[in-house]
Amino acid sequence: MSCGNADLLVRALPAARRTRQRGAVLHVLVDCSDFVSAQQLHALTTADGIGVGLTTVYRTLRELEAYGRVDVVRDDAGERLYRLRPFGRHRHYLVCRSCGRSRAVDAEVVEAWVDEIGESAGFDAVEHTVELTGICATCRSATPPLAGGGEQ
Amino acid sequence: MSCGNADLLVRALPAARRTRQRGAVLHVLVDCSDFVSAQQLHALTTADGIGVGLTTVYRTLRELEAYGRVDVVRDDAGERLYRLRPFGRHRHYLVCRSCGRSRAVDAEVVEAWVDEIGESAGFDAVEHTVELTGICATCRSATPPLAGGGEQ
DNA sequence: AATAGAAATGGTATTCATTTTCATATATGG
DNA sequence: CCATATATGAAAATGAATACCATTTCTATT
Ligand SMILES: [Mn+2]
Ligand SMILES: [Mn+2]
Ligand SMILES: [Zn+2]
Ligand SMILES: [Zn+2]
Repeated sequence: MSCGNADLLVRALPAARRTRQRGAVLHVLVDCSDFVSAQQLHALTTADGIGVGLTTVYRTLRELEAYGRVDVVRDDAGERLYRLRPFGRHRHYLVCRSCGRSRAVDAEVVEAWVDEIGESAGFDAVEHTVELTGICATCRSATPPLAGGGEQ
Repeated sequence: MSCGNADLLVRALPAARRTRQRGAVLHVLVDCSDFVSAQQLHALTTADGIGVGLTTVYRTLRELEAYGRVDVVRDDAGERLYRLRPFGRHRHYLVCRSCGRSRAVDAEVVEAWVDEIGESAGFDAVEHTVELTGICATCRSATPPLAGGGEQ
């Protein structure tokens, strides 16, 4: 799906060169509607026949992150998951802990709150992480309730 | 500082037994005004002469987390940092990326936002992570500006 | 097209937080 | 004191992320 899309992204990176590998990572990333890990991307490019070294996958992701082209979250195990950032501005997501599907949420309220907090505390260069997880309606109706719990 | 405080916490945990080790971890934790890692806690108990196994440190922290007695953030490297939760209800923090000092911030706005998002999306058991980092006033005036950047 | 130099690649080794295992120690109720 | 469920911790395993560095590949220039 969408070949020109990945090309645009390659161009958006500061890297001096357009390589087959970087293109492959971006191409796979464009096709992923949800968050994926570096390891998954590595496996996906391999499955596509376009082998890309794990090192390069990490490098490309780090670069994408540094230039604000992806949103990043961490799963329960702490693994980083990446997703292309739709329109320049970053987004926040509500992710289902059961099936992994995510949806972007409107976080204007939070963005404003962050600005105000930073300002009133006299902090510079304030960055923020906001992650929401839950159980989506589909998964709830498909899964028997489990005991325990603890989060307040 | 404050001996009874740690005792109270030991009692608050569901564990069946009060052990020297768990007490030691809690005791050190009470003395930490800022976020600390499991590794640091391990080193601190060792320095205190009360050697506690790394495994036990991790176990105790996991338990504290499960029962909502600590707030958890991740540093840039992804390492988990723990801090005792002041009054039952969890808090969010603004952490200085330079000196590590943190201050709790008022996040009622965000809590309300989270509830609303979860509800309107039809998600159950919504959990959230909100982390703010920046450069505090003290560090700013003490540090020469660095080039680059990227976060938008 | 050939060339040179800079940048990118990727296999391998390494790091390091966290988890698992399991044999041993200990807390606690009776 | 005893029995035993529970807790401990040394050692090994795990696994994501990074460092190293010899080799390959762009790309501007001649
Ligand atoms: Mn935001
Ligand atoms: Mn909150
Ligand atoms: Zn789901
Ligand atoms: Zn500071």
